[in-house]
Amino acid sequence: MPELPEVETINRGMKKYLIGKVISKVEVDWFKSLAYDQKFINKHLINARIDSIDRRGKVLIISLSNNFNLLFHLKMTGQLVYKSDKERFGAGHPSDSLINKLPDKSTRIIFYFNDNSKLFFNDQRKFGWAKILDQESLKEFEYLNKLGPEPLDKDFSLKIFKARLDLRKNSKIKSVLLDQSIIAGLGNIYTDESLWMAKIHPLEVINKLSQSRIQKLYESMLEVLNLSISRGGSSDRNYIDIVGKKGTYIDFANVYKKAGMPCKRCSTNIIRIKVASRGTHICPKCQKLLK
DNA sequence: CACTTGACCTGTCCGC
DNA sequence: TGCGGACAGGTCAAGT
Repeated sequence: MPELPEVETINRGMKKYLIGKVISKVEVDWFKSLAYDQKFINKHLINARIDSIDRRGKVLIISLSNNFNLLFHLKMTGQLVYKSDKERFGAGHPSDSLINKLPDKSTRIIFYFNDNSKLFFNDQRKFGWAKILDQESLKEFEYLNKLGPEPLDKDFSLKIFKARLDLRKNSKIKSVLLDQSIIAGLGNIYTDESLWMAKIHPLEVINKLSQSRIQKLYESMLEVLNLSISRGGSSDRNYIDIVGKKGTYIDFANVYKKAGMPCKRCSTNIIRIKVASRGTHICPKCQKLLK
C-alpha cells in the first residue's frame, strides 16, 4: 500500500497519539512481522517510552527512551491503527466499524500501552515488517542507507532532481521513479499521476527528455505528493490512517485505475499497460513516446 | 548494466 | 455456486 503520502499521514497521526506512551505488552501473531524471540521483544520494548516518531521514505521510525528504535514498513497492505479505551468511537462514526472490530484476522502485532490504549499492526498479505534496532544497527540498516533523497525536503531542488535522474539516464523513467535509491517515497500510484501531469510516457528513456519536461515532472511530482498528503493519502483498497480513516486522494486521481475513462485534458480514453511488470495507467494521446 | 521474473502472502473480482 | 486466473499500494534475489 502506502507510498510517501500514506506513510506521512500515519507519521503525523502517530505523533499526535503516541508520543509519550509507554509500552506495557507486545503480542505477535505472525512471527515474520516482528521476527525476534519474545524475550528479546520484551527486553527492549516493555517499559520503553515513545520519544519521537519520523518517516524516511516509506519507513516509519519510532525512537524509544531506551535508545532502541521500532521501525515499520507497511509494504502493500500494512496498517497501523490506534485504539484508545477511553475514546470509543460511537456508532455512525466512519471509523466505528473498522476500529471497534480490532483485532481482526489480519492483525499481526498488538502493542499495548500503560494507559490501556493499543496500537495494531494489521497486514493482510504479511509482506510488511517491524524491526527493533539499537542506534548502531539503525545506522547500519541497509534499507535506509540506500534510500535516495526525500522529494518534499526543502533542499530537494530541481537541480538535485535532475542529478538523481542522471544516475540512470539510459533507463526508462517509470522504473527510475519507482527506484527508492534514486528518490525515496514514490510508488505505483504517484508515478503514474506525476507522469500524466507532466505528459511523459512511462517508458520514455530519461536521456531523451528535454530540460523543460524534467522541470515539469519535478513540479508535477511535488504537486501530486502535496495534494495527496493534504487529502490524507489514497485509499485504493485497504489503506487507513492511525484512527481508521480513509484517504480521499483517489478522488483526485487523473489516471490511476481510470482505464476506459476519458482523459481530463483531451478526452481520449485512459489505457492500462504494463511497465516494469506493474499495472500502469496513461493517456495514449497526452503521453506519447518521443521519436 | 538494464530489465524481467518469481517469491513473499491473502483476498477480491471477473468470466465461464 | 464453483473454479481458475488476473490482479493488488513493495521489495528482494536470481536469471537473462
